[in-house]
Order: sequence, then structure tokens, then C-alpha cells
Amino acid sequence: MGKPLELPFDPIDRAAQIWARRFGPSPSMAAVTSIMRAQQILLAELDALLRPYQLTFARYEALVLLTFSRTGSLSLGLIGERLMVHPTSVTNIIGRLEGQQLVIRRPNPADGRGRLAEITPAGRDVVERATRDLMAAEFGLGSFGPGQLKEIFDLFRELRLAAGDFVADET
Amino acid sequence: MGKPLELPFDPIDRAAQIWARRFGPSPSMAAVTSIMRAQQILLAELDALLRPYQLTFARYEALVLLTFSRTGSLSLGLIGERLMVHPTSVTNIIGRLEGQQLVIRRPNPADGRGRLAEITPAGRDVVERATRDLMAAEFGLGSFGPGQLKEIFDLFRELRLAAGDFVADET
DNA sequence: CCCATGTCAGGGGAACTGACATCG
DNA sequence: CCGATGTCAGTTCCCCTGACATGG
Repeated sequence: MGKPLELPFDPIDRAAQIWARRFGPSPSMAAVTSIMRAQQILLAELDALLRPYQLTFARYEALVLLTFSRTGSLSLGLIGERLMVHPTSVTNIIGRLEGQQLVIRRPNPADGRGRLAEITPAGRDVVERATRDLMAAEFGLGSFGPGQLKEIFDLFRELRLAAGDFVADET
Repeated sequence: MGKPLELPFDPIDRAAQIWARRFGPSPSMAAVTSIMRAQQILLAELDALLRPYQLTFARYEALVLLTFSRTGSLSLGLIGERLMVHPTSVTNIIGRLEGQQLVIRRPNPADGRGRLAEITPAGRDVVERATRDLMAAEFGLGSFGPGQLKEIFDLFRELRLAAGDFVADET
């Protein structure tokens, strides 16, 4: 994780002030910068928590998704769709998980072109333990209360909706 | 940018529901996943806006920081501190900007070990034009109102503070 | 001598493009 | 034949570790 810098001021807030004098106020600029930094902090923390299991957050997400399926197996295309990652990234992620024996690739009986990724018992075990650690660490969001967490989710749900990730259904 | 998937449901929300049945409710999980996705969407959009100028967001930030300094030049160490990036990443970023003639490296008169990165007129010109584009696009956050932007900033300011990026001073 | 600054080499991980074999 | 599914090769990018030369 990025070492504590302990600057005597908020660098993003300071940049926003100079920015306002130079280009005019732009609340979006401060907001987007803080989102970038927050993601960086969180990803570093999650990856550190997952390192003992030789997992990255992306690979962890794929494993969890597999445990959610009834048969423990999903086609690669569907995995990419749910996790919103590029097809070649799915190939890469599943390939690494297979190398770790946490997943095996099987032909898709329902479609000769496709292949299924199936989680192994070892994979289930790793998910179980890693999940315990992540939940204990509150996914790096321990500084927030339940209300704030919902606030974050709701705010970004709008953004994801506007970006076309999904179409609205539930209110 | 990731093509619009247009799923008929919110994949993160669905995962959160299954998660709750499996491991118990974890609002942090849904929140952190949505932050990751939001950052991915925003970064893709910013990079697309900056592509005509051959810039990434990281390089753009460095250029902007240089325009903020009185002399148009800063030591590499200070750049890394303000942008919160690793020293070797600073070397890389400045090296690329130098290759694009947007920056030049000069010896630091105040410290024989150090070097200054100084923005060139071409660099200032690119910042000017890129900034116009980014502001017109509201940094990808056009779906938010001013109140929501401040909300985002304030929420993540807490997180950055907790992570030790800086120490509180201003209210 | 110790430490700070910056550089280089190298590895890991992820994203994307383009091309391709395979099969529906 | 057209199109979807995965894969592979190759590129870019960012992050980090370790080693190092240089100078305070």
C-alpha cells in the first residue's frame, strides 16, 4: 500500500483551489480525482489482504461468481458479462486460476464452441477463507457507516446506469 | 470504453443479494464493487477524451501540476508526493512527457542530486486544450449535480484521511 | 558514513486490438 | 456463409521491488 504521506494539507483540495483560480470552479475535477485516489487505496488494501491466497481482486471476484452458480461452472462469456471485463481478460484470469488449480476448464456440453470454467474444491476453500478476511476488514471501508455505504452505492449506481451497464428496472 | 452491456438487471446489486444469502449482508462489498466499476468507467472516459492529445490521465495530472507552480518546474520527488505515485512511476511519466516534448528535464540548481521537470510552451498549450475538453465533458461526471459532487468529495476525503494521505487541518 | 534522489532493469497484472480456428 | 466463442500474439499502461550512482 502507498505509505502514509501525512501531508499537512489535502493535496486534492489544494489542487482544486488553485484550479478554481486558474480555470474557474470545477467540482467535477475534485470529485473525479478523489474517486481515482480512493480506488487506488482500496485496491491496494484488497490486494494486500488477498496476497496470502495468491489472488488479485479480479480473480477473487471470478471465483466468487462461480460459487454463486448452481453447478459451480459458468461459460467464459457469461463471466465476462457479469464482471464487466474484456473477453481476453477473462481468458487470462481463468487461465491463471486454472494454473493455481482453483478452477478447471471443461468443454461446454451445450455449445461445442464454448468452454466452462468450473471451480474446484480447493477453489471453494480459498474463497471461503479469503472472504472471511475481507469481511473482517470490511473490504477496506471500515471508516464508513452503513448509511454512508448505501449512499456510495446509490450514487454510483446512477453513474453505472448512465454508462449503460444495465437498464433500470427496480425503483 | 466498455461497450454498453444493457443487462436487464444491475449485476452488482444481484451479486449483493446472492452474497447476503450466502455469507450474510455486507454493504461494504456492494459499495467497494461499485467504486471499482465507477473508476473503471471514468478512467476509460477520461482516457478517451485525452487520446487525441496522446495523454493518459496520469500524464495529464502531472502536466497540470506543473502549470500550477510559479516557475513551471518542480522536482520529481515533489511531483510524486503530490500526485501520490511511486518514484519510479514519476520517472516513467516524466520520461514519456519529455519524449513528447511537453516537458524538459533540468538539473536542480538547489540540489545536485535532484532534477526538475519543466513544462514547455507546447506542454502548456496541450494542457489548455485538453482541459477545455475535460471541463466540457465535466470529467465524465455529468450525471451528477453540484451537491452530489461535493458529497462524493466529502465521503472520500474521509477515506483518504483514514488512509493517511494527509493530516486534518481545515474544518 | 548515512541517507535522499532519481534511474534502470525487471516482473506482475490488467486492458485492448487484431487475427484466427471452431462450431452454430 | 455469417456470426458468436475463445484463444493467442502483441501493445500499452501502471504498479512495485531491488539495485545502483550520485550528491547532501
